[in-house]
Amino acid sequence: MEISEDSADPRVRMWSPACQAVALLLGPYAEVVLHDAARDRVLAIWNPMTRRGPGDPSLLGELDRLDPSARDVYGPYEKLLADGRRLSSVSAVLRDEEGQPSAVMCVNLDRTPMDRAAALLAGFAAPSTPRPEALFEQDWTERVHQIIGSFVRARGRPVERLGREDRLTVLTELDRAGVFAFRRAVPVVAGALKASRSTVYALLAELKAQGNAS
Amino acid sequence: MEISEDSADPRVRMWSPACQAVALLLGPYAEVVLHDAARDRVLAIWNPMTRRGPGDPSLLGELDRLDPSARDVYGPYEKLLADGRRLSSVSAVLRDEEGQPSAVMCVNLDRTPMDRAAALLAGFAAPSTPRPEALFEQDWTERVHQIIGSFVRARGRPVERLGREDRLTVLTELDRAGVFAFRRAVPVVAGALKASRSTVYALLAELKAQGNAS
DNA sequence: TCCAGTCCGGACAGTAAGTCCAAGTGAGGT
DNA sequence: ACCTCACTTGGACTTACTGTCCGGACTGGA
Repeated sequence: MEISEDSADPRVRMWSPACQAVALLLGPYAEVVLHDAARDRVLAIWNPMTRRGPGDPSLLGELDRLDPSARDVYGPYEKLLADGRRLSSVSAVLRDEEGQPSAVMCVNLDRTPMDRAAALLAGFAAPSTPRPEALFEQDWTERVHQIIGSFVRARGRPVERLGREDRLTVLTELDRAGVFAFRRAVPVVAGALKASRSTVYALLAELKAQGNAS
Repeated sequence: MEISEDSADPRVRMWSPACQAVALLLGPYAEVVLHDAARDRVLAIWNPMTRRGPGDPSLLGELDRLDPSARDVYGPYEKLLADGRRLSSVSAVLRDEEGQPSAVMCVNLDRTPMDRAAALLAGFAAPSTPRPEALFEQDWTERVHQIIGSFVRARGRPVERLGREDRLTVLTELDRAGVFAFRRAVPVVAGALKASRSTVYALLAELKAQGNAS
C-alpha cells in the first residue's frame, strides 16, 4: 500500500505509521500524502488517487496556502480532481523535535460516494412514500354486520328467525373471517345475531367439536 | 477542540497537528486519541466521544493488542461503545527520532451514521416488504413483527437498543394498525419489543394520555 | 298435555387485561 | 466513586373478559 521514495528518509520512518493508519481507516476513499514542503516534492503516498508518486512535484496546490509561522492545521477545504471528483482535504505541518517544519501531511477524502448516497437519500426521502402501510380492518364490527347481513339477505329471513343450522353457518363464516381473534367479539356477535352469549358459545363449541372430529 | 494534559509535552507538540487534521477532516464523527502507551494514559484527545480526558486511563482496550516489536499499524477493527455506537478504529505506534515507541495514536470513527444510511438504502433497494395484503390479516402477529422490523431497519439499531421515544413511536404505529384490538396482543408486542408487559402498558398509557390531551 | 329440542339468563370458574408497587438498573452529574 | 433520577421490571393484585354449566322457559309436534 505504501509507496515511498526512500524508506530510509527519517521523516518517512517517523510519520508513516500515522499516515498508514488513517489510510487504512478510510479504506479506498482517501489518499494520504506526505510532502517535503521545502522541495515541493512527494515523500510518500498511501492509496494514491492520482498518478503521483514519490519524487514527483506535489502539484494540486496542496502546499500553497501553508504558512508554518501561523498555523499548523489547515482545512477541511474542497478540492476538485480532473475527473470531477470532489475531495475534502486537510493538511498538517509536521515538525521535528526542534520544532522545525520537516514535512506536510495531506489527507484527501473522496466525497463522491457520500454525495451520491446523500443525493439518493434526498431524492427518495423527499417525495416521501405516503405510507402504503395498509392497515387492518379498523372497524371489525362493521364486518360482522356485513357478513351477517348478507347471509340474512341470501337466506331471505330476518335474524330472529334463523334456524340452528343457519347460525352455525354464519358463525363458521365469521370465524373464517378471523372475527373471533378480536377482543369482545362474542358479545358483539351475539348481539348482532339477536342471540345470547351462552348460545353463541354453545354453537361455537359445537363447531369446534365438528372441526376437530373431521 | 484539542484537550491536552500538558501542551508542553514534546510528544503532544509533535503529533498534535496530524491528529488535529484528521479530527477536522472527519467532522464530529471521529475522535482522535493520543496515548502514552507506557503509562496507559491519555495524552490528548480531539472530538472526545466518551468522557475520557487527558490523564485518564486509556480504557477501551485500545492498547491491548499492540506489539511495537511486530507492527506499527493496527486495524481497522470494530469496537462497541456502551451506548451501542459501533466504531471503526485504527491505531498507530508513533516513534521518536531514535525509533523508540513514544506514543500511540488511535482514530475512532463512529459508523452509526453510515450504518443508518446503509440500512435505509438497503431498505429501499431490497424487495421492500412483499406485502401479502389480505382483506383480513389472518396472522396479525406477522404484521407486528413486520412493523417493528421495518422500524428497526429504518432506525439502524437493534430492537434491544431502542430508546424510549423510539418505542413510543413504534407503539403508535402498531396502535394505528389496530393491533391492540386483538386478543393477547400486548404480550406478543412486549415479546417482540424485548420489553416487559408492564413497560408496554405504561407506554401505552402515556400515549393515551398524550392523545387525549391534544 | 306432554315431550324433545332449543334457547335464555344468570351463576360460576378460568384466563387474560390492566394497574400498582417495591426493587433493580443504568446513564449523567458531582 | 458515589449519588440521583428516570426508567424498567417482575410480581402481586384487581378488573374485565372468556368459556362452561344448569335450571327454567319457550316452541312445535305427538
